[in-house]
Amino acid sequence: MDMMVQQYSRDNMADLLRGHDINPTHQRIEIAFALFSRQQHLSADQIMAIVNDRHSETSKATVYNTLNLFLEKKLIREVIVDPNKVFYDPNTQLHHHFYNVSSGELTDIDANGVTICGLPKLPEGVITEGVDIIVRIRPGAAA
Amino acid sequence: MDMMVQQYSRDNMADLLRGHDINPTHQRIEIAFALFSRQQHLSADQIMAIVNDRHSETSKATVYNTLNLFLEKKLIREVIVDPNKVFYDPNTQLHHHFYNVSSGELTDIDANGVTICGLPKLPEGVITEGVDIIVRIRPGAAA
DNA sequence: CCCATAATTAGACAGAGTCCAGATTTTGGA
DNA sequence: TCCAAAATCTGGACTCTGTCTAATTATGGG
Repeated sequence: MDMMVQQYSRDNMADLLRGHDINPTHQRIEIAFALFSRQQHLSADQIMAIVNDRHSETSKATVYNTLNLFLEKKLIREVIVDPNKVFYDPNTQLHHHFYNVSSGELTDIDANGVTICGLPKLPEGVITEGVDIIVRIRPGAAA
Repeated sequence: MDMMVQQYSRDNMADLLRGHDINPTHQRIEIAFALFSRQQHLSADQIMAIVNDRHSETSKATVYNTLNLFLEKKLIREVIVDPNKVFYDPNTQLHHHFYNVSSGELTDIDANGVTICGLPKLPEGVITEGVDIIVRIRPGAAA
């Protein structure tokens, strides 16, 4: 499990990828490392900038392909709060988000201790894929 | 208040708009009518298709300008769940959503009776703009 | 009726993300 | 080791959503 990983390095990225049935290639390791070593919510273009800052070049197509592969294999999660771009989140534990609408900043809310009461029954023939709470915040007078 | 409106017609759209400090023009009335008469979640391109289906032509720029104006004046609300497009929601009452990730269908969840417990305190210097719950669902074996 | 202002328009533009066909790398036999 | 097949990566064209701009067209008060 992810919890066993003390410190994220390029070395244990390969194992992490293999553990999710993903063939660890150079580019995939770099992209995974960008996300996991920072533990931040990053957009595709931020990831591309990080990965291409150092030596190896990674194309836009590969960045998107890789992120979609990671999503499919449930290695990461996407957060949809900004109409302009998707954020990718290395934290797949159940959690929610504060979203600062004026700065665009995303902050995790641990789901431990958060409960939702009174949700209606699901429509027929569907199952829940996930429940997201997004608390939209903006700078303002503190009480 | 909106509750007074028994049936949405182009006629009462003008009053609705004026009530929100919006000058009622032809295009604005058509766009408001498209949303309110259907009480559905529509994307900008769906709205443009509806409005241009009948006689009058409305440009893309006007559709977007108008929707953004409606948002600003709090006549409608935006729902961000699909990475590709924003949905506009004529229901500004507090409510949440089911989002069918395979069909893209959005369904309202009345916020009455729904409570969230255990959310952490807000960070310093910010205020809440809104709290959204999105229940992502997809077709699947019913229990 | 006239004019200032508000609103609308077409089309160019920008940015996110996808697609494709060719090049490159990796892999596993023999 | 060598080779062919499979997997991966790439640039660039493309689509789509949404914005911008400069010019045109309503609109309403005097």
